[in-house]
Amino acid sequence: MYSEEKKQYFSTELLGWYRRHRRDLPWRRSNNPYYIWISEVMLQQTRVETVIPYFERFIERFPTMESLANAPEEEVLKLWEGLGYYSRARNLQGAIREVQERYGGTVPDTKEEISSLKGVGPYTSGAILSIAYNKPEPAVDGNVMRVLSRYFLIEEDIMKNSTRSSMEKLAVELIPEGAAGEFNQGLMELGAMVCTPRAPHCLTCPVRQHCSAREAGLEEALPVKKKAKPPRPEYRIAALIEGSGSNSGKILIRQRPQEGLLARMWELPHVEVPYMYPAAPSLPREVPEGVNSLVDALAGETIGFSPERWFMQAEHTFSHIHWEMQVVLGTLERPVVPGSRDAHLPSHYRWVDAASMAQFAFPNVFLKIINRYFSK
DNA sequence: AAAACGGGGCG
DNA sequence: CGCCCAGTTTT
Repeated sequence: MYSEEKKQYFSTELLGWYRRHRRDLPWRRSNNPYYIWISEVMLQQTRVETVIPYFERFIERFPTMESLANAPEEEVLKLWEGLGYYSRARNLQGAIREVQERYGGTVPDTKEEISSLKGVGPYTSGAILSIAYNKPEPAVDGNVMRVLSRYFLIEEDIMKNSTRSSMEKLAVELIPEGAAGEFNQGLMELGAMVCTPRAPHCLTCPVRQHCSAREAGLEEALPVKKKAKPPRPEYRIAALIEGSGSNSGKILIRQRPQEGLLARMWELPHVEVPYMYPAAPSLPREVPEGVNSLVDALAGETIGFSPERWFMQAEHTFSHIHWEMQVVLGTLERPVVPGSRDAHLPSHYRWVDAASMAQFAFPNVFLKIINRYFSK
């Protein structure tokens, strides 16, 4: 397919460049498969700079696979709070538990075994095998596909599985003897630092002399990637319910369902509405029209919500959904009498203050709202 | 093959 | 504000 000379040049130059320019990252200080694994999962769809503090906190709290396996899931989620894609955290812990039980506490070193673990796909398995065990397996992520598509002028849509598959085949052929881990990291490092999505730094690129996209002036046009569909809008109204009596200074939160979006995380009680009600910018702030559906929904959970005033508007974009949310401040209709506290509260509800928030993992959108409330 | 699944940084 | 990111699982 491609000439041996073109491939040989690429491998040699890239490996040399990586050895000179590699960043000193926390997970590059050992080849501990467990640490490599954590870093690779955190790095899925997430930038290095974002991951660093999370990684440090995570291995400090869970230095061994045993410590992670034995931890309560809520604590793992709390340490993951803000990183997103929370199924990564749940899958990681589940997979570590399986390693404890099925593999005697040793991360397996074969493609088949490691790929069978939850949350470990083609990229992560290759990354762990090459970086931790120096096995000549491909680790093809977005960076690698960008680099290869440019250097070899590959114009296939990188969103297609067939494209990733053919790039894995190519990537294996490029791995220098005995240097799989360094080479794969070098490939990703080049994509992150030099062969960037926009305005690539071709002048400092170690392989620019034989880069086909550069020769053709197509480096900015590659890789070819089909556009994703825009996120669909969703409109929601949330309740910021202030406690009274023994719950004075606290607000009411609830846990999300076991499955689906943001599974088992905590949130403000809220409801989806068919369209966005006006924020009522007049003074004083009026309660958004249609807040009745929120009151009705909460009544269905035995929560008597008495709305008082508009609090704020919040927006949040997921990869596939755009939330527009109005937050309404209010109280419980029937103040809870001391002694029978929480008697009518469903089990997935809790009263929290600023301090006890730390025990619950929230998606960022709710964290922002609640933090603003408590800092007022 | 397409959709679900978070969040942040950058030009 | 659009684009992109060290992807995997489910449908």
